[in-house]
Amino acid sequence: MTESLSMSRQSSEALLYLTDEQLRQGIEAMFFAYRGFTDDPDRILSGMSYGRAHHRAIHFINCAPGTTVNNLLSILGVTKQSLNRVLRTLVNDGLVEARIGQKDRRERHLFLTDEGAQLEHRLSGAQRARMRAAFRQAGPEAVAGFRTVLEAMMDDTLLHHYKGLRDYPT
Amino acid sequence: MTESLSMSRQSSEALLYLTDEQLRQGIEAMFFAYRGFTDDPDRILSGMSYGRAHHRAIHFINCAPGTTVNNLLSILGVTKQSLNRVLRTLVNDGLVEARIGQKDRRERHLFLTDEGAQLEHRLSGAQRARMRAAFRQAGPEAVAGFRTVLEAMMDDTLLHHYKGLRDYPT
DNA sequence: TTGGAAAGTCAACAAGACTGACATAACCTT
DNA sequence: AAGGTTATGTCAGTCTTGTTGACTTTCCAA
Repeated sequence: MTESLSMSRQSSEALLYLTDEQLRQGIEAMFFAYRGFTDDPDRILSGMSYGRAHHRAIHFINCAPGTTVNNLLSILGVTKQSLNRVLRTLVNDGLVEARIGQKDRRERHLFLTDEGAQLEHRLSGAQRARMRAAFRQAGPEAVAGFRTVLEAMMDDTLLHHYKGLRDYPT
Repeated sequence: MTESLSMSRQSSEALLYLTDEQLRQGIEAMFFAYRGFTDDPDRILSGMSYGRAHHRAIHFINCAPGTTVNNLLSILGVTKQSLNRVLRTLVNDGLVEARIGQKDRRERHLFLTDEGAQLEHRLSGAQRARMRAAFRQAGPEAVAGFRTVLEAMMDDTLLHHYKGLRDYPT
């Protein structure tokens, strides 16, 4: 009964999933899921004198060790003043090391110290645990769809950063 | 060296999509996609004296007209003082109407004015356009997977809000 | 009827984004 | 060698949006 009904709806409407109501649900799913996504690291960081900005910096330095300040800037999409405030505290606290470039001595190449790597691991561990649970619960096909939609939602610039961080099998 | 190491890890794990690398990509996909997701409304709002917080309030008042401040509070997950600042400007500017409750005179029931509904439409129009393009590009199966994963990523509390806003066919 | 709980408001503060101006050092082209 | 550009760092000030604390009004139950 319900099956035939949903069948007829699907066949009568070519693109059922593109109604405004479906789109609204997609929008709200993004809103709520992003909250869940950032919750765990935020909770860990709230104890220390760090915030989400520090987490982001640590995450991408970990992904791309030796990256320059400028590169990090374009990935994070913030101003250098904003990033610098964060980076300064991380360097002062001994979580990040900024080495002067060999080839171009104007550049600073960023690395996590052991202590920085430890914090990164705690933060991403919490986030990965949630992601892993969600992926496991949803199944491989859903995960593939999840990534396809998310990539389609990015700007080309963002997509470029996303794909550029590592080689990424399409 | 590193290659053979990662290969051995891949072959030893039955669930390929749950490797740390796959999870990391999921995390970054969320980060970049959320940026794309909020970009358009942010750009529209940056001209006015409003921000993302106003957008969120307007969105959920539109979804659930007559909602109380308290209810909105628990949906948005901020303090009442924080929401109140936003709400005050919206009421003063004539975008939102706050009617004193008939039954309980402590409560304020929130509605969009015509002008508020107009702004809501501009904002959600931009967001829906991007979502629609992404959905269309990704295809129906991917969209289903996208939503499945996002729902699995929410806290139960958030999921409750998400599902509670309207009846939502599982 | 009185005291506690709940809804909402006002004030002050902090994090983290922004702009603008400026400094320094290193690179690069002429 | 000189001058312009690039990469980075810094100071000052503003804006949005989150926080806590203190307060009023209203409701409800002992």
